[in-house]
Amino acid sequence: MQYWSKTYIPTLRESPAEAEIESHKLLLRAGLVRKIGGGIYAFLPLGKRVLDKVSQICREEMNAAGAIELLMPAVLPAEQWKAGPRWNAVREVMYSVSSAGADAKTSEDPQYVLGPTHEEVITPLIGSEISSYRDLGKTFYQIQTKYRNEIRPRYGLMRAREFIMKDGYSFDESDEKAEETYHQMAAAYEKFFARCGLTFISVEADTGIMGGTFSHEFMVPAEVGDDDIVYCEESGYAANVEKAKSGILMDGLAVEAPEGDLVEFETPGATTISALAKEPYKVAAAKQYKTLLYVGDDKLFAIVIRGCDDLQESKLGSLGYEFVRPATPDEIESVMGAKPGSLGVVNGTIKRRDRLDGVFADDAIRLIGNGVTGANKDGFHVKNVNIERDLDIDSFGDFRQVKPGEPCPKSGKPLKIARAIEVGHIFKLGTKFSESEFWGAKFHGSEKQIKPAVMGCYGIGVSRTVQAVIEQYRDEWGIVWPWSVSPYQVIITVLDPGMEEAADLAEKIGRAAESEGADVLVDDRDERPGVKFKDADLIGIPLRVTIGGRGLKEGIVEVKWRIEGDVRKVAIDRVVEVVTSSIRDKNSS
RNA sequence: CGGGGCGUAGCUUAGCCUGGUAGAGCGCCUGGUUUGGGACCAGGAGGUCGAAGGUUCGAAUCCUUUCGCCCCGACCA
Repeated sequence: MQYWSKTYIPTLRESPAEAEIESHKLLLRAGLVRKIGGGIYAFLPLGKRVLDKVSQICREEMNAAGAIELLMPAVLPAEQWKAGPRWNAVREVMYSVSSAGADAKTSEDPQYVLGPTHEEVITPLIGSEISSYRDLGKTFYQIQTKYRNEIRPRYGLMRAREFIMKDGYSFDESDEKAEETYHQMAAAYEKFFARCGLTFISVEADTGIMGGTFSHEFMVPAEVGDDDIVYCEESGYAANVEKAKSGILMDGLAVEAPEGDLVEFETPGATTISALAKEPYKVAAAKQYKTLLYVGDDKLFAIVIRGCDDLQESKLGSLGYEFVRPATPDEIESVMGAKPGSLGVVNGTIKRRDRLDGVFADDAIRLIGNGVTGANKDGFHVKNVNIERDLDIDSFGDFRQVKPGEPCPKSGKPLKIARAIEVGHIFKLGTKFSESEFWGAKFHGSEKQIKPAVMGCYGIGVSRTVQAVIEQYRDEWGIVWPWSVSPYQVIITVLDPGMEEAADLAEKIGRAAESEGADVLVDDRDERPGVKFKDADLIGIPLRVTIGGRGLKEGIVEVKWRIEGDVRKVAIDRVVEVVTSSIRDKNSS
């Protein structure tokens, strides 16, 4: 039982200017966190309690799924990362640390880094321990502060430079077992987010720099989310837009026969899809082949998509390059022979085809027959272009971004798109890390051969989850905590704290509530009732018991749920029972 | 890193354009009156106007530089 006067809950009537979105404002107003620097926050006592609740639920679900908790350091030797498979890709998000002294390394060549995640640490750690397949089938996890030099921290805890994450790593002897573990973890994640009260959806996701074979993200739908998810209510299909496919190709491929030979025509000044779609050319965007040039690991390659489509850059990851960036106009002209706006991949028109590492086309261009594309000659395009006959394409793939309303690849019904907050992400990693020759995790298999462990990794943004809950549970008055993660379940608002009878009753009710497992906050401040009610609503405690001098005279106290408007008057001799049974109901549901 | 915006008391802000000794509300302290949804009266404390440099008799205000923060884009739990 905590007394408000003894703890520290600095509520604010107005929102600090630094906060833009509601959940961030409430984090500050309810006295849960304070900003220390950009993307760096201190958890005040109330915020720490929520963090602990969420962490504890996470711990329980991880343990229930058979995972084992450990704790790794956050300060890590840079050497270990340099030996890993993704040093170049991750170093820009890592903070470097150098020890003081004459031989301290510069940030160009750091001696230590702060851990943004721990594959590079746990793989050699476990790898050096495990030598037999009999020791595999283990999943380790930790709940720890992570450091990422976010390019742009924002929205409070939503994207912070320092944040709390549950990260887990599984080691299995075979692909099948790894997949089983993956599904177990996915199930544990569902339980965890459900227990936090969140409405969420799990979606197929891009693996990004993590690599690996497949992955799912756990998304909380919210206007303020950073991600777009594509989903179909009919079939249950759901994917991050970075990964999502649509069923437009089910409509069929182009069947038009070539209408005639290729014809080059003059298009002075028309260097965009929309310019060609207008007079005098009138070529629909869906009939144009759009050619984009990218550089992957210093090699140029071309991507061809429909004029009406947008490239989804994440999908370029399937091409196997480590770094991908758009080519510069100079690079483009030197290889293609024309500036952007007149590019195409018609046979024989590319100036230096030998310098193109590849020409990749989106599957959807198969819907185009007798289309138009650039002639690789500034101010000229070509018409009657047909894929089989005319285009110099190495391979096809899925590179376009899905648009809302397109058919679901499973049901054919229109796809929807929504913003969401990513609160969890699980990956089946495979052997990307474990097969490292420097520090992999290899073991003796049952058939005497040495094999790398098949890994998975599983992340939950714990501090982000706290904010996602607020984003989902709030009203015009403040936070409306779900029972499970509320910093306190019961608040006893004592309107006349100086009155001995009131104070005694508060203690009696509080003790009874605690004995049922609830956390109790007693507002014993010498404040006016209005202030106390406003604060109780703001910090969002689910169950409020109000003890006032007026009620005591009538022999009653009031019981009110935060989510409801109704106040229940309860006789003093029944209040303990009412409160304890309410708590029992909540705890058992 | 590109584009935009903002830095004035613990919080919200006025003043800046058109230079002339910094103002309010909330919060805080003291006293009093109050006491069921952010009370009222009286008194009080609290500001190197983000920092540095410049222009000027004089700079919160004009100029330059710099730092910090927020928002939009690419990145992520």
